[in-house]
Amino acid sequence: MAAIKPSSTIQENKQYALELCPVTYVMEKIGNYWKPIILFHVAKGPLRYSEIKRAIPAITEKVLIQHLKQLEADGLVIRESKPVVPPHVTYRLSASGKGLYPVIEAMAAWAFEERAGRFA
Amino acid sequence: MAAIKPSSTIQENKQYALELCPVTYVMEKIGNYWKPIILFHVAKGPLRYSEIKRAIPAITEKVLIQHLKQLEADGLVIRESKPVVPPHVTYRLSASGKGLYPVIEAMAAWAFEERAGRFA
DNA sequence: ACAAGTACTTACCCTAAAGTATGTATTATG
DNA sequence: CATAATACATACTTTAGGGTAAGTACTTGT
Repeated sequence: MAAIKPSSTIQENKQYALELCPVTYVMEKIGNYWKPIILFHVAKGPLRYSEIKRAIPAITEKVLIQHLKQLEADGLVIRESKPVVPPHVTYRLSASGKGLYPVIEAMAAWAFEERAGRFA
Repeated sequence: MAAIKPSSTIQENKQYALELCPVTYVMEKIGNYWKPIILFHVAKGPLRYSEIKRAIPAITEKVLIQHLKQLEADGLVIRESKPVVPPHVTYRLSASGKGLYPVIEAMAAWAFEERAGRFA
């Protein structure tokens, strides 16, 4: 665990925002390049770790597992493992994570509109 | 402009994702801690630079202007300046930026639900 | 004459996040 | 006995983004 530098303005923002700005609250949990992408795929149903990896070829295993752990810690995804060999682990959205459906869907919808040049 | 390191997997992802994953497409444009926060405020109507700054006390001026320029370059916000002294510059959402309303609103909605413990 | 206000710019430093590479446990299978 | 498969872990390096501090131009107010 890296020590937190208290003078960082992004740290200040955490305090401010949790009170006043709803979007900042969200960014604290999924304000990262990979997290929404991961959530988008995990939303498709319980997926095994390896399936998620295959769905996002460009992500490295370190970064993937790191974010999965974080998302789990933040209560957005649920990890389930069967005690078999080779290991069998699945990830799915929690109730809270499912609450992000509208966000993810709105993103996907915007991407299609944008690519179709419908805003131009 | 910093040179791009082509071996970065996040760079690879840009190619892959623009074709296949709509969420990645979105992350290319607003996949950053501050951008959605800025958009959330700019959505409230044409705002002066200083008003945006005041709305997000924790952000530094460098980072704010940097992202505003980027958002403008990506066609999400529109900058308008009146040639007066002191300068008068306003920022507002473009059609494309307004297309992100649902995303921003869904985020805000989720934040309230989450804080209210409605997913717990 | 000096500070204040606006919307920036620029140079430099630092850190958090990402990337690279390799290793681990367990069992089945050839 | 070595290899494959799964789901990670860990040490180390690199980079992009963020933070700090100072400066610019032009005018109004004191």
